[in-house]
Amino acid sequence: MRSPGELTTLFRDRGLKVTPQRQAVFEALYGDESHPTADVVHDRVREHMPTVSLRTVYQALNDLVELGEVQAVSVGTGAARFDPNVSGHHHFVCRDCERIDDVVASPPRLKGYTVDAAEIVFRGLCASCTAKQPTTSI
Amino acid sequence: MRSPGELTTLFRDRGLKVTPQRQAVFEALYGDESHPTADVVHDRVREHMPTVSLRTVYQALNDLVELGEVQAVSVGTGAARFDPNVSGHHHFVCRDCERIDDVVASPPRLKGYTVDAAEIVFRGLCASCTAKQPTTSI
DNA sequence: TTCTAATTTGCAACCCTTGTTATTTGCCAT
DNA sequence: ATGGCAAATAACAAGGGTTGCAAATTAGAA
Ligand SMILES: [Mn+2]
Ligand SMILES: [Mn+2]
Ligand SMILES: [Zn+2]
Ligand SMILES: [Zn+2]
Repeated sequence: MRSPGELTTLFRDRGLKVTPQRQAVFEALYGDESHPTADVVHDRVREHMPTVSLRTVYQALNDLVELGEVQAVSVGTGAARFDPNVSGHHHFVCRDCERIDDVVASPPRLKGYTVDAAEIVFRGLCASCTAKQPTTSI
Repeated sequence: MRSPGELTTLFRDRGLKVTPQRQAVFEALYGDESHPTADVVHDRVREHMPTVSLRTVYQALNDLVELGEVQAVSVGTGAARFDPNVSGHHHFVCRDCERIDDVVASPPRLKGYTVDAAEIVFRGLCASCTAKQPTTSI
């Protein structure tokens, strides 16, 4: 995710307005590595701006996801986690405290961790949806 | 997941009763590779047993998950998908129709598919939770 | 058969997220 | 600087998925 300053330009270029609420979400998420939920972002924003609604935080987060500046990480059944790091990396999900840590190395030993399982989730178009797609893929 | 017959024994051994409703869930899921939601299982069960409640289906599915006979696959934000295949395998999630296919080969080319991304999700205990665990892990 | 603990149902409640709409506001053009 | 308009906000309700609860039923051991 770009810096709050760069996001200001990006949003205006797309016809999106740069409100104080959105800027607060930018600040709350920029450089964050904790994969917070929308609710956590909301709490964080409200520390300096007590009247912001959770709905508005969701809106701002969804905008950032649509622009590709943030990724929504969905693991398990709880709330979605938001990640300003959109470069290719993986995640370790703690079954006890639900902490999510970034994992750069692809497969093996994670020092200090207890790894129960590693799931690889592929995303894209299945064979039948690929076949009926207008733009052809290999 | 074991056969419905074997599950009968397993359930009784654990002090769980084998009801017609549970047996219907066993039958509905046995050998299934479509990763159905609880709702889909419910519909399937009701074809032969119209009075079964969704609550009971959830109960049966949760029991099976707790016994390790079924895994709940959580990808994206929708409903959980249930998988009677608990051997180590991965999944392909279609971004269009949300179909989930099994993937046996770990990394590469999936013929006919359009692969946008491959996420590896590690699950277990993070470093701090591992450290405070009674039973030590490496 | 009898007894008891487990299960089923139907319902309400929960959590997370989005729809709706009246009001406010950013921001472009004047 | 001001006006006007499209976009955003806030508050609220509602939606989907899942679980909690309690009364009635039932499996299965004795
Ligand atoms: Mn991350
Ligand atoms: Mn599977
Ligand atoms: Zn942990
Ligand atoms: Zn598809």
